[in-house]
Amino acid sequence: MLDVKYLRDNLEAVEARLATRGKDVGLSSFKALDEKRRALIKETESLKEKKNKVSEEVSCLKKEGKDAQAIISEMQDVSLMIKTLDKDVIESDEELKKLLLGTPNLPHASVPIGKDENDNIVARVVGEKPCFSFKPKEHTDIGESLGIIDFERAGKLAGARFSLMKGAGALLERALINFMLDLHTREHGYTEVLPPFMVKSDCFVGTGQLPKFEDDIFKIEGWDHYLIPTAEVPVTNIHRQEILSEGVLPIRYAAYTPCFRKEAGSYGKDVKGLIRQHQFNKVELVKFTTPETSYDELEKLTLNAEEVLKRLGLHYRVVLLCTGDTGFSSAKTYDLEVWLPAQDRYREISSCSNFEDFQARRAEIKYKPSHGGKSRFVHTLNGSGLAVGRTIVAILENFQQEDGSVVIPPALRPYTGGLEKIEKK
RNA sequence: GGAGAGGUGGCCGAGUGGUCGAAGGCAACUGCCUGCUAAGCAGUUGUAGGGGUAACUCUACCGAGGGUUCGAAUCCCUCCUUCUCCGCCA
Repeated sequence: MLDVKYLRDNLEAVEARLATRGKDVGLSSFKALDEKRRALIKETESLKEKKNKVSEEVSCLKKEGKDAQAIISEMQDVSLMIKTLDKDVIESDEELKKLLLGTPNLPHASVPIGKDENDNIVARVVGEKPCFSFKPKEHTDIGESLGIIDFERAGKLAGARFSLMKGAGALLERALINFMLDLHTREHGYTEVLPPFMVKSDCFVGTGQLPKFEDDIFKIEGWDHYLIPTAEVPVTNIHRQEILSEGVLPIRYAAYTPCFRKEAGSYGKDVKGLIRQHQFNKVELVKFTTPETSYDELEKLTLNAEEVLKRLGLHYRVVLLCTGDTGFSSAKTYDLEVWLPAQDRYREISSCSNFEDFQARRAEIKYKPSHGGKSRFVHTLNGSGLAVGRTIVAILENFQQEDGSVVIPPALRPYTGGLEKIEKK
């Protein structure tokens, strides 16, 4: 959510900057709404002032044993007026809030202007594409022929866009989760958290999935809960409506969770395989920082996520998203894209963003500066470190052998009980 | 799921309809005093939103949301949450 005062003072500049996201931001009604709201507040508050003063008078009169009936009946009318005006204030408050909650974040000055993913900028390329003496197979073929992924039975259980991992496949998934968590907690200074996988709607408003993107997430019938589409939601909201002391910042959390997404509107896209699922595992990194340090922390967070790919020996590139491709809540986003030889292309495997105070304002997360002064909103950041299912895709495709087996990256072997290779039985 | 007891400012804790934004204590800060890592005295110390160049001023907030009333931290209703006991389970 953007700051109302800032918006009031810089409306044109904000509209121009948001326009670079390529969608109509619809702030045209802001000025009138804001003015209406303030006028209503002024009106009710002066009536309330009167009410308070007269109530005191009543109290005095009664103490003196005098009759107060005349002003009491006058106040009955005033109270009624206040009641109706209060409703108007609440209504215009809500209208304004609705507008603000539906307005995306301002892209940071360093974000390139562009329309879609074609305008993104490759920040760096790490490693090299592997060479194959044979035609590399897709992960679906590899997984099925090794008997470690069963899409057919997954379909029987849950339908399309679900998977059933078996044997070494399930082991690989578990090994990756543990490997990633250990790396981030032991070497990168993150604290592991294991949050609820379904949380209340307030949390989703806090991080920006609601009210605008309700169609993308699963609601629990009869409850106020939704299944989390990413650990970002519960983990960022850990400190919702809190005032932290500056000394505890930056806070770094790493969380493994499954993620649940409807993937509405992606019919026909990535229908096969592990790339796009209704349920997938992810290790997420979340940070709370001061405004002054958040962009340094974004660079570090991105490097922390990259380290997973480096240790696994996977070739990837880092892409700075342009204004048109940057997510609703984010001010700046780097995507990590891993190389998939069978698809002959790079695929997103992590997305690392700085939300500045956009989420903090929605979720009311503040900190008290060490050297005194008013409390300020923290900056929140997060990034996948990494999406586990897509990491399996990358491992299967990049480390497949001509005989159909797949070599497990050495960094992962402590987590697979020493298993070095997945072979057909 | 059943029964009961609570939720007040940074913390402890008073307050059952009328100067209560809230006694008292603790903690913190400021000044004075004091020759010694202390004590004493005085003062300050919440958040949000209006109005004003500003000093300042107004409004709201005692778990959340409604209601009663001229007036509510105080009365009524709903919900959330914490604790204790019982039941049930992993």
